[in-house]
Amino acid sequence: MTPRKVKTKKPSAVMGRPRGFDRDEALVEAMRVFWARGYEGTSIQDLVDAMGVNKPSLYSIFGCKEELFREAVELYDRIEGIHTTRSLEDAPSARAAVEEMLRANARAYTASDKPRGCMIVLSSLLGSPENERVRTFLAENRLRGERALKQRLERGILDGDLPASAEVGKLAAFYTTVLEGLSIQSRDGASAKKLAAIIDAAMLAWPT
Amino acid sequence: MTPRKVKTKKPSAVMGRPRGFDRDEALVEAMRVFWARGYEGTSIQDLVDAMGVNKPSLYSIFGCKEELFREAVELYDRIEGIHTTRSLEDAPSARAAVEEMLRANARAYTASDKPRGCMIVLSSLLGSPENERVRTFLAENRLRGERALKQRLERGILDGDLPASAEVGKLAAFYTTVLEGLSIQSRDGASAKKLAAIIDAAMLAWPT
DNA sequence: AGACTTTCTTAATGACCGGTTCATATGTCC
DNA sequence: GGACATATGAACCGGTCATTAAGAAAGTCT
Repeated sequence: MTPRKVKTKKPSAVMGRPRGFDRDEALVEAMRVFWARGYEGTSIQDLVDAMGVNKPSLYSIFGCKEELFREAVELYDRIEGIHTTRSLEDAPSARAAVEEMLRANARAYTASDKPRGCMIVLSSLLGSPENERVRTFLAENRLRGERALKQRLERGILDGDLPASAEVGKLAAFYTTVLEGLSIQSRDGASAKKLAAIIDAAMLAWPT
Repeated sequence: MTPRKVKTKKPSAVMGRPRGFDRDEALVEAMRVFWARGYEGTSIQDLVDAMGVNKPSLYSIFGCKEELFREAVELYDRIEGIHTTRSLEDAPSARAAVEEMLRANARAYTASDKPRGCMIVLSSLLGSPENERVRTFLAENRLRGERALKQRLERGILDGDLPASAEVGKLAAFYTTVLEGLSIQSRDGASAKKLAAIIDAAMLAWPT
């Protein structure tokens, strides 16, 4: 019963026909398409064209459309989310953290070489019921961002640069709302200058 | 050549088989479906099911999908936009106008008998290139809202309840951004209480 | 060289897309 | 009772959707 030699099916990266594309580069292109057109607005054919990957390879390597999208969102988090992460971590005070987070994102939202606005905010807000899971996936991501912001504010209280009476949950919700609104303003053609003015106004709400 | 009697083709509303539905009621249902699922997320079949109208009638009466959507948006403007319009018109000061506009919309966004958030903000932000016109149609609507808000602020200066030094364009952009962000917060499950807290914070940015 | 492994091309799947055709049903007018 | 006008139901149009099956191509292994 036990065969003499069992071929362990460990997939070899060196044998077989070499693939004609780089996985990481292809994923970057997928991210950009999803970012520009949204989840439901992007067809597999759009992805095939942009990624330079044929359809069967796309499916064998990335699974289905939804899995590819989730990977694209994770990549987006790593590449673009760094602005937020670094601002929150590096700033010397809670106030500076929030302001720099907003300004760094506003700069990214209006960069000329990228789709406008935030992929996580824009790429699937409404849609058909069969894609509900994708929307909740993104919503959870947004809520995580709001929690991270709240935690940074709590640190501000501990550090003594934010009054202990400050309502951190309220503040986190407000600045998250502003950040999300900035994505829509970006989509509507707002200039970097206009976004900066909006942030100016938003910072006036900081507790004294 | 000239016939004795030329039948003038004025379509009669009384002759022929009477339609089995009310046009206005059907349009309300179409609005709700587009509001809940967005433009691209709504199929003609979804509309047929919700409106109680068969497909040929839908096309003969409302044109194509895009025309129906535009009519649905106009209806939304009349039904739901009234909150904004009335707040801006009736409030005794610019500040009260902005605050009441935000609070009225926040109430509407979290009403249990309606889809959450604003149809004009949410129903088509990203999508395939062929529906670009729909997105610009909505973007123009949003920009009109921001202009209307700016005009109300200018009136506040004339009325003397807003300092002449106030930057009305900046303020209008800021409060529009907050309003748009509230739609996303609503979609993410924010309670009426949470939206109210966000508005509390936003009003702290009012110029003194 | 030939066995083996992986990716490639090609084409197909069944379901659904927005939109239309056409015969039939249901009403008013003369 | 027709003739006429409008609405309805069902079936259909070409096209696209996401996904996959089958076999040819292009490498490394022994």
